Amino acid sequence: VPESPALRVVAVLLTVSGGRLCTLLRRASGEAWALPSAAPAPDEPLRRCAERVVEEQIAARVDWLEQLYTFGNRIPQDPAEPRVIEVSYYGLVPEGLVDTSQAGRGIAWFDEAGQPPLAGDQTLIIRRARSRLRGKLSYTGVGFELLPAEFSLAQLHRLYEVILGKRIDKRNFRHRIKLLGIVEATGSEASGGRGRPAALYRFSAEAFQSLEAKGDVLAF
Amino acid sequence: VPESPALRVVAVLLTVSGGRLCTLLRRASGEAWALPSAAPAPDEPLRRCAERVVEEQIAARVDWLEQLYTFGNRIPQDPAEPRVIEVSYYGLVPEGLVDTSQAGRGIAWFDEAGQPPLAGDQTLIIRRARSRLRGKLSYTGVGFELLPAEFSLAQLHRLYEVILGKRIDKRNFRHRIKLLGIVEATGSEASGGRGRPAALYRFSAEAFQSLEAKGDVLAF
DNA sequence: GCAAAAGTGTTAATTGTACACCCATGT
DNA sequence: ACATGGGTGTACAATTAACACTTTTGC
Repeated sequence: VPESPALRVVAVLLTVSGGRLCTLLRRASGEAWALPSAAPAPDEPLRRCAERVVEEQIAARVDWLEQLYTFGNRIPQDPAEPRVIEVSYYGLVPEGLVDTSQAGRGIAWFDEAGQPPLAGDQTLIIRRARSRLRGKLSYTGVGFELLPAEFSLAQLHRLYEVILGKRIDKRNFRHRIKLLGIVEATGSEASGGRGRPAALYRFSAEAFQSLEAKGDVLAF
Repeated sequence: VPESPALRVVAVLLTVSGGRLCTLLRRASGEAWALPSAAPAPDEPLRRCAERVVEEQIAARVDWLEQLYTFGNRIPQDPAEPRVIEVSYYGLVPEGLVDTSQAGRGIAWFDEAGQPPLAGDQTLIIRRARSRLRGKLSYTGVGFELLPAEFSLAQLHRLYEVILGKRIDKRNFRHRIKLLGIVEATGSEASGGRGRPAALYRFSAEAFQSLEAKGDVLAF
């Protein structure tokens, strides 16, 4: 009788940092990097397990987490080993919200180019997460999950350019966002930067919802 | 030590029949209806298992099958029973390609209203499959998977109306389809119907691909 | 000849796209 | 005063949306 397959819940955390879309990896055994993951407890819903992986292994909370895909194609060479089914979730994190600096934490952000070699399906999982985010960016409000609660329109603009990988005209972008009415000015301004201080906005989930109902969309 | 969870691969087959989007169910134990499903063999990729479910339990082949979602939230009341993780796939079938008529086959199509009560997450799985299809219809060529190799533009038109659940202007629809150039006339005509016979077309996958690359889309 | 379904163009409204300069701050 | 990044409007092109009648067949 074959053993039943081992189940793993894998978390792909994404952020935009330094103008690049990055993935969070964790130092696993020895030298190797890996996506954070865990086996769910027998009575633990998959999604809650994904949240737990993020809390325990990254010491962060994500506001947004969604199931990505289930991978189960890798059959182990050694037939004694049970096959691993990986249920993946992807989460979005504003830049700087995960503390990677502390020595010994063993976690770090990697952009696509700088990514170390990963075992099994993990490179595939990351590729799929990035492509899903790209897809969702234009017809949902996910982009805002990658920003802090208050942000400037310039930040939002850069975010869209980075994820979609193309230039978007600044004026058209701002017109669209304002026309849709999905952000509201907070009244405060960013301080400290080099140039003119930016007005800060917050995302209006209610306004976004009513747009979704109408089928309006922020395609660029 | 808790038992590891049981894995099931579940298939949601969809078709458009009689102006409604329908799901294929199978008579399971006794009176109850259920989605076709099976446990994957230890060395069997999940997708292949889904194909096997369709072949063995429905005696059909589907040209199009895609992973839908993995459900694992239902914790059994009896803690001795292992939890079931359901990896679902959804497939599209042209009307009439599955033979449900033979006595004793125990399979039948159900539209959303006529659906019998189903155990566990199955109603949820079906809802998700329908909504995914709706979402994909506008930016991919999946709609054509629900039609036979040769079809009329009127059939295609009705298909879009049924799945999206709204009227689409006939002339605008036909203009768009012809403008995009994703169908080519076969030269033959439908026979037998009541009114004027319809010209038949086939889907041009090549033309569709080149549109996808440009980001053009058949949104209605 | 009539019912039933297929087929066909034009116009107005909306939406998307291209484009260049001034403004407020830190150094 | 200059370098840096933030902020603003308009005109043209492209796309979408609204709209009614003719054609071909089976009965």
